[in-house]
Amino acid sequence: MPSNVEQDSITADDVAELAGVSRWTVSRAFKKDASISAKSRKKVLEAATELGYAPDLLAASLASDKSNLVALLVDDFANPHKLVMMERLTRILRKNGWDTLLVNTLDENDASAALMNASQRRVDAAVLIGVNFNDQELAAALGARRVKKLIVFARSSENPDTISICCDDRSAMAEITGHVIRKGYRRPLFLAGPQTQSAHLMRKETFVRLWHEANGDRPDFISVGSYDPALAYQAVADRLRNSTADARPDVVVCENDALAMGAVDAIRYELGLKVPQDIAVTGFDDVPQAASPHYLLTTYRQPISAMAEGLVQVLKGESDTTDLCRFSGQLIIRDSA
Amino acid sequence: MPSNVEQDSITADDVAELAGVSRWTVSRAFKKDASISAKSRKKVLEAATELGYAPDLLAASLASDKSNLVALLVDDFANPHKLVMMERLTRILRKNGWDTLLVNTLDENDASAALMNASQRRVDAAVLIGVNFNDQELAAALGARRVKKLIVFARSSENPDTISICCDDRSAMAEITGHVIRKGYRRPLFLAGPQTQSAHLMRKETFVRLWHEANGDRPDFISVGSYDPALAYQAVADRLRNSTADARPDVVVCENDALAMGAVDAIRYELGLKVPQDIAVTGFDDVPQAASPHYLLTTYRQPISAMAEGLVQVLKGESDTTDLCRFSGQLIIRDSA
DNA sequence: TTTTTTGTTGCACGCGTGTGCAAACGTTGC
DNA sequence: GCAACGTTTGCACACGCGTGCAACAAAAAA
Repeated sequence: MPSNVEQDSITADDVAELAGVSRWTVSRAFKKDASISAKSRKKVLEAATELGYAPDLLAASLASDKSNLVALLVDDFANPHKLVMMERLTRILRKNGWDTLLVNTLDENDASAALMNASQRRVDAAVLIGVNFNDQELAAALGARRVKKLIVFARSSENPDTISICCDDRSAMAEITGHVIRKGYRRPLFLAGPQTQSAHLMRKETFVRLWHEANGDRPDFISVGSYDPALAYQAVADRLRNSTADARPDVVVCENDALAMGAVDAIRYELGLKVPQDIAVTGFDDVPQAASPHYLLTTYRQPISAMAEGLVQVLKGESDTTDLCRFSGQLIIRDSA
Repeated sequence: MPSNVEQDSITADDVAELAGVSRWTVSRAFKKDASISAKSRKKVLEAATELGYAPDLLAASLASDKSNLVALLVDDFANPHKLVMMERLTRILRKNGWDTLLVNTLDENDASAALMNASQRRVDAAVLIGVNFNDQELAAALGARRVKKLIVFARSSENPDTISICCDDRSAMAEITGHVIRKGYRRPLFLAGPQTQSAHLMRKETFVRLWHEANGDRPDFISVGSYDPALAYQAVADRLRNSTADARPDVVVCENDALAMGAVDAIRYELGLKVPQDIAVTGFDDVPQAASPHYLLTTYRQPISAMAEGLVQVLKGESDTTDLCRFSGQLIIRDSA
């Protein structure tokens, strides 16, 4: 009965006493590759199990200056692909010993406040998987030693101080462009996301350039303020509502699936046209919904898991950081184009 | 040039020296409602700004036994509603001073390992927004003082030790049921999610009961292993593929939108039938996609933001914990039923 | 002016762990 | 049996800040 007497959290000292060793030996027992005999470790671990002890990660972080914490900054919750990325990243990070701090930067136009916040938790790295990140501010944050490592995930960055882990956008768009050309489409419209950020995706530019090289003309494009299917829907509807059949595009190439889904819906429900017969659509990311019979998007699947493993390498400091922007994914051809 | 000399992180001591006060006064300057004169606080804050100082939350947590950290346990990343919940929760928590630890429990069939993990970070609370949570294990985790507070969000729990913040499922389903009945549907099929958890939603039971009270018969139902549109698609397709027109249901009442979207797609693309003319569909959650012209789901919107504010009250300890399961949302009537 | 009250500040101690070093231990080879 | 070596263990110190209390100053009351 009195066994449960307001027992303050058990510490390594308690385990040490029970195991008959010093507190530091307890510490070693929980550390891989530590200098400790198998016998001692076994004793300690048994005592720890008996007491229900687990090392305090806060104290460990404070003492070691290594938190095993990664901040994930997200500002783009309308894009279903974020759910996929979060799932993969948290899973793979956790498997490798890192916990994830999810930071919503939706309300600030800069990520610096969020970075500051993360730095106060001594995160080992901040991973950006959003849109509204200003390279200058990021650099400033890094310069002030706010965070040890700044990683831009699934997006390239021109900033030399930030590490970027992403697909080779050029070859990815080349695959899409090639497919669009092979399919015989002649009047593409590019649907892009936010254009104001210095770290924005280069897919539009790449597509325009590749198309120009192949066909001589420069495709038209429109852009929306965020990767939100609803915004894409409006933009496409507004753009195409009054265009005649022979003036309208025959394919809408979208920066990602979030936009592509809005585009498909607009074409179908706002314009009453068929995809792909009247207007084809391509996406990027291969979100789960893209495979639904309703969309059947032709899209490009990034190797998120491999990229996440690359992130782990970076965190471990075992990375050359050179090939991190050369991941290559896979063109997924479905019915939409 | 030598200004950037390997400057180890500035601490409160540095600020204290520059401001000409003691370290503890610095500490007070950053604490609301602390006993400190306006003059001192100003001096300290200016010095802090000049040095770029920000309190170390790790050390603060260790010293105060309050981390301002909340663990968010998620095991259900196929459900787009999770994205909404994460956005709202992180936003509102952050606004109130809490950071969010995102824990993916997808790989374990129990949440206890994740809870253990969170407890090692001394989280102030663990918030569950998933499915596969076993009440017994949760209770055990609580009993072992693993986490201070265990909160089940948007889901009711029978466990007396866990705090549940959710809609009044009974009245919510009553609204949906009423709508379905008023619309004149006669042969409902309930599409439910996982049924094995002790903390699962009571929507199926509630619907069946209410329908039985009103019509005398007990509706049929099927269930799928997770809230995944693709699984719902398969389940509905398999169930209805060989049923004759007069034997098939005229409305599919779904436990949430994730399932409803799969149901709509199956009805349209697998069975070639029309929604709602041949078979109507209702959902729950009002995910963003539910409003798209493709689905136009009749559904029920939970007051997520208000519930998140309720969570903040719980964290602050300012809650009666009685009305936390009595939030009421709003029936959203669209074309699908 | 003296006393009381109120407001403000400084300090010893603790939070639970990691690091680097030195001492103790055990082993091998001659 | 001794030296030399590798392995294992203990320890002082540090990590950066909060709590509670005591000391202090300033303002209000006597």
